Amino acid sequence: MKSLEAVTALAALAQDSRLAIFRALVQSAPEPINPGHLSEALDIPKATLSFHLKELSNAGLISAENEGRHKLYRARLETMNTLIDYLLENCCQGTQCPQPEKPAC
Amino acid sequence: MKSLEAVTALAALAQDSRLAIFRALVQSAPEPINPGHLSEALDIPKATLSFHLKELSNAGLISAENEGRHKLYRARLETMNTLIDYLLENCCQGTQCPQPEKPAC
DNA sequence: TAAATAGTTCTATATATTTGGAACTATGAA
DNA sequence: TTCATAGTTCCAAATATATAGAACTATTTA
Repeated sequence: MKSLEAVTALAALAQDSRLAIFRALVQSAPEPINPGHLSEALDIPKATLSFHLKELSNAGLISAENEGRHKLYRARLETMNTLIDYLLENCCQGTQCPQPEKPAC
Repeated sequence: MKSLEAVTALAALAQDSRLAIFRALVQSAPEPINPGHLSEALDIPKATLSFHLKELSNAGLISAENEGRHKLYRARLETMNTLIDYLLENCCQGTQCPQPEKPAC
């Protein structure tokens, strides 16, 4: 992963509505959620939601699939795991970390 | 962890210089690095660096200690681990994830 | 076909962030 | 003391981001 990709992903997550959207998709994974449901559940106007979904898609954190007039959004957990690896790359000079190992997803 | 804390931490990391600073501190952990070294190594003017270090400190991602006229900065890995837990909380409805488990730090 | 529904794009406004020179503070060295 | 060094704070300009109404596109239902 390159720095620009990581910054893009982190910036996508660094906003209240988008963080809520992403976490909702993580929790429902691998089941998708459509914009209508997210708009209602999170109380975000649809134009605003659409903007945020695009940001998350651009960052590779979610994917979209068309199903008739609905759209299905899913969390892309691989990207999240790649990001975490990048953030903690070669942590503690490669020696034993002072933190207990934690499972990601 | 609350949404606001997570957004603050993510926003702190969502910037090129700050991401580089944080990763350098993660890699040197638990050894600290001082601003002078970071300024030179990453080629960031000291006023700009100071601004970024403050953002990372505010977010709880790094800590500072005074040593004479130097300052010692360290990564706070606990915060990073808490953030990761928050992002992936209750992933996949608590069932087996499709991703292999990855160690955080 | 016409009407309803789901989502996206367009747009202008409002808000927040990044930048780095210059001035400032505090410590250590001569 | 006086000078040098390490860092921080102040500031104003440049840049980027978030917001949501209205208009648009595409699909389903009547």
